[in-house]
Amino acid sequence: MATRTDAPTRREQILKEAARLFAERGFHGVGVDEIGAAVGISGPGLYRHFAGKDAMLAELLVGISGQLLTGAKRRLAEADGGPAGAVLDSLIEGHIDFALDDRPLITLHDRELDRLRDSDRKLVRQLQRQYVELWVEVLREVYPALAEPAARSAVHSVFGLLNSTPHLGRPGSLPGRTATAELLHRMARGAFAAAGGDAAPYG
Amino acid sequence: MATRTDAPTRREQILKEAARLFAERGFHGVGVDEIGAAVGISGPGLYRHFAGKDAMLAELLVGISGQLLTGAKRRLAEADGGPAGAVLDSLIEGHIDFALDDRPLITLHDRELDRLRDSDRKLVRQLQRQYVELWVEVLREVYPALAEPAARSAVHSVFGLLNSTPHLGRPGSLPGRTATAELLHRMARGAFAAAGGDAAPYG
DNA sequence: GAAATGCGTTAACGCTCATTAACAAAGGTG
DNA sequence: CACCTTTGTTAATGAGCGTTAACGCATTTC
Repeated sequence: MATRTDAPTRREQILKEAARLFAERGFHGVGVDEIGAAVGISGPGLYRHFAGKDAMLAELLVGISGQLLTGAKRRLAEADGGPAGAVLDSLIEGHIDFALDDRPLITLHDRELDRLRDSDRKLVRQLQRQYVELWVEVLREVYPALAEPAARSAVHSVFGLLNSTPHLGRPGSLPGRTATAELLHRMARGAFAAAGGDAAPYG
Repeated sequence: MATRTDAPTRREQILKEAARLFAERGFHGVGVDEIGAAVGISGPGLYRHFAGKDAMLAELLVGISGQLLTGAKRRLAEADGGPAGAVLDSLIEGHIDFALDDRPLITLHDRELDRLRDSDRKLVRQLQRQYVELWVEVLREVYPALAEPAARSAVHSVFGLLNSTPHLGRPGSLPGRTATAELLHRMARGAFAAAGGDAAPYG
């Protein structure tokens, strides 16, 4: 992977701050002046970099969905041929990394989708659907007894579990990133196993 | 339980429709005229029943949190003395019922909290905290090896899992309410078991 | 060195939208 | 019947906010 050492461009600064603010107070709850102030320029100055407020949200949401899907495809290709369980583990790991590193984006992802123009929304939904289907296929390889509708529900539910990171308190009240990632991973596996039919008795 | 047979009061109609609309398009995305139209009156007519738009949201959110907490306390009292696993099952069942029956409220619950006046927000957060702590205590009874921070994270994550119902598609694409409830219940148990230290191997 | 371009600024416009004012009709109550 | 309360209505108000206009100033480019 190529690590960038150059300074972030102004566009990137804006997107990052906009994501944070949108996640904190919602798309409608944030004014362009605020976004501008967060990067040290005035509200209307943003229009040199984006067509409008909507455009920022669109770029963020399309970017998120695309990034998730691309990462998943890569992991699938890398681990192909290996045991299906390992592929599922890899998918889980990737999603957790994203959820822990980009909490604001995770929040936006299922909160502000409706605010998009039709075409953008369709694109995002399509990317999301592909991402889900990819998980469903891997999951059903691991648990062949699982019917497709149940598998899809299970995948959505595990996304809910993994995307709970924004509710986990600020990073500091957490037992450390590694421990949190491991806990989430174990829980996701446990949830899938239970959905797949394995007994999960108490005690 | 007393089942009401009388017609819903106008206040209740308004709250129900407001909840649905807020969940669909967000607090700021819905106008008072729309809420009014949904119950057959005009926008300003709402002010005969509520002090303002904010008041509707506040009453909804406080109501949700209170309802969840009250229900959990009742279940705890009913099942007290029995095995801790059964109490946990009862809590899960209650939360699932709520998540499946009142999807819009579940959505609002963690989406629009910041829009509240300080006092209301504090109240809601306090109710939420009590609800979480109640789960944490029961969970640690079932899995004594689980440290408190991990238990709290696990509870939040399972809430994420159970609250994923709004993403599960309209009731119709689902394999039926009962089956969905059972699936969610099994997954929640499996996730807790995995968090608690039980092995959850693949295959 | 002049012109174009990139990146800001502040002021003004226009629209949306919550809220309030002013008024009306129905129904109970003395 | 007269009166008050309840529950509406439509019109007006006023604030907030996204967007555009008009302008300034480095920096690059020919």
